[in-house]
Amino acid sequence: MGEALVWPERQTLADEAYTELKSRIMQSGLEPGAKLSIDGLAKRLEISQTPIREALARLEIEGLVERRPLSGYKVTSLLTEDEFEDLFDMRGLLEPVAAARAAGRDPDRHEGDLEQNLRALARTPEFSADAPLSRLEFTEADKRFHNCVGRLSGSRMLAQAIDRLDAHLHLHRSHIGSKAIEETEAEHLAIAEAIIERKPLTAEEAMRRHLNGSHARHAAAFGRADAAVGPRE
Amino acid sequence: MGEALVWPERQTLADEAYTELKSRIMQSGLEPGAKLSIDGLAKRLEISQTPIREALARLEIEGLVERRPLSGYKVTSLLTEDEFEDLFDMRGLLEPVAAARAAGRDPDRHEGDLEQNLRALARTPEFSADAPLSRLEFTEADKRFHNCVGRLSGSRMLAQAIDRLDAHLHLHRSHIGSKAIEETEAEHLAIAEAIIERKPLTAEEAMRRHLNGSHARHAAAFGRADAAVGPRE
DNA sequence: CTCGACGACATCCTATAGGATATATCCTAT
DNA sequence: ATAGGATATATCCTATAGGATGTCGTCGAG
Repeated sequence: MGEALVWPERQTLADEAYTELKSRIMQSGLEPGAKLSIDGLAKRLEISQTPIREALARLEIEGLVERRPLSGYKVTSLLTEDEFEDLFDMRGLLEPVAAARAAGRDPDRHEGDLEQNLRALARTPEFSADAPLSRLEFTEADKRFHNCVGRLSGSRMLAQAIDRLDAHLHLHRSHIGSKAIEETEAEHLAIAEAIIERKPLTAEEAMRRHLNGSHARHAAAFGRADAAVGPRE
Repeated sequence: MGEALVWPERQTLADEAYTELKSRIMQSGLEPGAKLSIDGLAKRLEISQTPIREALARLEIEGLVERRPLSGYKVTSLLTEDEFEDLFDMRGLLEPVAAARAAGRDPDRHEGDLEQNLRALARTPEFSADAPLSRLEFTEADKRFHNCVGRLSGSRMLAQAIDRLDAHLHLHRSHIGSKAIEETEAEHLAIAEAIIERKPLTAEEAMRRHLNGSHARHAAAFGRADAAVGPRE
C-alpha cells in the first residue's frame, strides 16, 4: 500500500488507519450506521488488529464512531434535527469570534502566506456540476477554509473546537447544488476579504451571515430526507 | 444460571484503564511530563498491553497525554502561561453562555433534582485546611459543578466542550488556600442561585465574575513558578 | 577535556492464537 | 402460526511472542 516513504515524522500504522478511516467517514465512503468489523478492517487495510483498535479508540472519543462493549463499532448515525441545530448553534458561538479575532490579530506577526492561503481556500476548486468528485472536494475545501480561520484566530483551543465541529458536520447528509456552491464561495470571499483588511466587526458579521446561509442550505436536506429515506441497505 | 450479573453495561478493561489513568492524571497522581511505559502500566494495573494502548489512544485525542511515535507516551506537560491564558479565554467564551442558558431554559422540563444537585455541588465538601485529601476533593467538586452547569445549558456540544476544558485545567498546578476555597464556594453559590431563580443575565454575570476570580487565583501560581521552575527539561 | 561513534538495553510496534460473549438460525411446543 | 429456547457461528476481547527502533552508556580519538 504505502509507496511514498517520505515521512517527516515516522508515521505508525495506527496513524495511517486513523486518517484513512476518518477521511472515509468524512467523505461518506462509509455510511453512517455502517458496522465496522475490526478484523474485517484489518484484512481490508492489510494490517493487524491492534492499530485498527487504536484508530477506532481515537475516533470514538472524537464522536465519529460508536462502540457497544461486546458488540463492535459502527459509524455514528446521522445527526438528528436537534443535534443539527445544536451543532450550528455552537458554530454560531465560536466561528464569528474566530473570524473577528483573525481580523484583529497583531499586525506585527502578520503571516502573509497565511493570508494568501486564506484567499485561495475561499475559492471553491474548479467546480463542475456533473463530476461527482467535486462535491467531495467542495466539502473538503469548506472544511479547510473554516479550519484556517480558526487557526488565524490565534487561539489554539478555539481552532481545535472548530475542527471538531467540522468533523461532526459531515455526519449530516447534505445535497448541494451548484447555486449553493456559488453562494458559499461568495460568502467565503467576503469573510476572507474582511480578515485580510483587518475589519473585525465586518468579518464577524460576514461569518454570521455565512453560517445562517449554510444552515439554511443544509436544513433543506431535512425536508427532503423525510421523503427520500427509502432505499437503505 | 448466574445470579448477580447486574452490570448495567459491561465495562471492558480498556474503559477501566482509561478512567483509572484519567483520574490519576487529574488528581496529579501522575506528574505532568511523567513517562508512561505501556508494559509498565500493564504490569502495574495487572492487565495486558492492548487495553492500555486503547486507553492511551483516547487520552491522546483528549490532549491529556502526548505520544512520540517510537518513543512512548508521556503526560502532557504543564500549561505554559500562553496556554493558560488561552484556556481561560475559551472558558470565558463558553461558560457564561452556558450559565445564561441554564438559567433561561424551558421551565416545563425543569428537572428539580438537577437543581438540587446544582445547589449541593456548589458547596465545597467538608473542607479542612490540614487534610491533603481535601484539595483533590475541592478540584473534583469544582469540576463537577462546572460540568453540571454545562449539562443544564441544554446543549450537548457545549457541555462536552466545557468538560474538555476542565480536563485541561488540571494540567495547571495550582496552590489553593482556604481563603480561595471560600471565595470559590461563594461564587459558585451565586451562580447556582441565579440559575435556580432563572435569571439568565445574573447567572451570566456571576459566571463571568467567577471566572475572573478563578483566573486571578490560579495565575498566582505562575509568579511562584518562575522561581521554582528548577530542574525541568 | 570534548566530541563522535559503537554497542547493549529497554521499549514500542506488530502479528497471531485462544477464551468469552453476543447475535442469528433453527427447532420444538403450545 | 407464533413464541420460546437451545445450538452454532461470527466477532470481540485478552494474552503472549517476535521483530524493529530509539535511547543511553561507554569507549576511543583528536
